[in-house]
Amino acid sequence: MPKRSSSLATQLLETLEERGHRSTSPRRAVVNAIAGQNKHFTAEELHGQLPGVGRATIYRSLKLLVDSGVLCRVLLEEGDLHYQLSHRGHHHHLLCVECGSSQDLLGCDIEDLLQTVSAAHKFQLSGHWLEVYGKCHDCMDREAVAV
Amino acid sequence: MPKRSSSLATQLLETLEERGHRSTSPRRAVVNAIAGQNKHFTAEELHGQLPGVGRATIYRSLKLLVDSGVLCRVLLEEGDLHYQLSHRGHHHHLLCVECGSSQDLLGCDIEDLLQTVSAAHKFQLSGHWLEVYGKCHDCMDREAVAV
DNA sequence: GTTTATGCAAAACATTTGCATAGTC
DNA sequence: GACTATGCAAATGTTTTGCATAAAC
Repeated sequence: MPKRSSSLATQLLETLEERGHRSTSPRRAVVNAIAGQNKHFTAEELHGQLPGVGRATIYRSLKLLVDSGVLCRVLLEEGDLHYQLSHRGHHHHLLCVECGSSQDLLGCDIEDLLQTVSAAHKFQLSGHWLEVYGKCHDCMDREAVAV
Repeated sequence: MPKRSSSLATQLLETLEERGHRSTSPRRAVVNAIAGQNKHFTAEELHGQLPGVGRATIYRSLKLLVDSGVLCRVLLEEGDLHYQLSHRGHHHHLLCVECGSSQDLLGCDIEDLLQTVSAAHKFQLSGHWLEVYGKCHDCMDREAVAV
C-alpha cells in the first residue's frame, strides 16, 4: 500500500491554485493534514492536529476545498456532518461505522429508481443525498480473526 | 382539507405519556406547534413561535419526540438539519425545495439496490440515509399558473 | 409527598467576521 | 507594490447543563 499523501496534497493545492488561491504555508499544512486523514474528520479535529494554524484559516480552507469540489461533507448516522476527501461530481459514500473509513460510490444507478418513485408521488425530482452505512471489508476481517 | 392538528397533537402527547413522560402545559404547547407546522423547522423557529416556553424545554421536548420515533430530522440540500413530523420506522422524505413541505416515502425498495452495490464493494450494509429533493405537485401547479 | 419538568442563566461548542499584520505573486 | 491570506479576538449562533422552583401524578 504505497503512501500517496504527498501527491494527493499537491493535487489539492493545485486545485486551489487553479482557482486563483495562493499557495501559503498554512494552506499547505491543511491540505497535507487532509491528505493524511484516513477517515472523515471535523474542522475542530483538524485544528487540533495543526496547532500552528489558526481556526479561521482552517474553516476558510475547508470552505474553499468544498467549493472546489475536492472535499465534501458526509452525514454520519447520528446526524453529525464531517468532512471527507472525495471524488468530484455526484457520488455517494459507503461509510464504515467501525473505523470511519469510506469508499466513494460512483455510478450508482439510484436515479432511475428515484425517478419512478418521485413520479408516483407527482414530485419533480431535482436531487438527492444518500449515505450508506455498514462495515468495510477490513473491519469484517478484523472481527473474523478476533473470534 | 380538514384540520387535524388537534388530534395529531394529542397523538404526540399520548406517545410521550406512553413512555412515562408527563403531560405538562409547555409540552402541550410544543406538540401543538409541531402539529400545526406545514414544513420542516428548527428548534429556534419553534422557540420563536412559543415565547412562553423556555429554550431548554423546546430542545428537551424535541429530543424526547425524536427518541420516541414520531419526529425525525431531515437533511436539507445545503446540509442543515431540521425537524420534521414523520411516520415511525424507516422511511425517506420527498422534500420540496420551493415550499419546504415534504412527503414521507414508505416502502421504497432502495434496499435491494444498495445491497447489490455494497456487496460489489465487499461492504456489509447496515443502514442508509436518503433525502430526495425536488418540487412538489402544488409548487409545480403554482408555477404553471404564474406563467 | 415523591418524582419529574421547567425556566433561567451560565456554560459549552461551533462557526463567522473585522481588522491590523504578514506573506505571495 | 498590489492584492490576498492569516491570526487573533470578538461576535454570533446553537445546544446543553446546573439548579432552585413549580407542577404532575
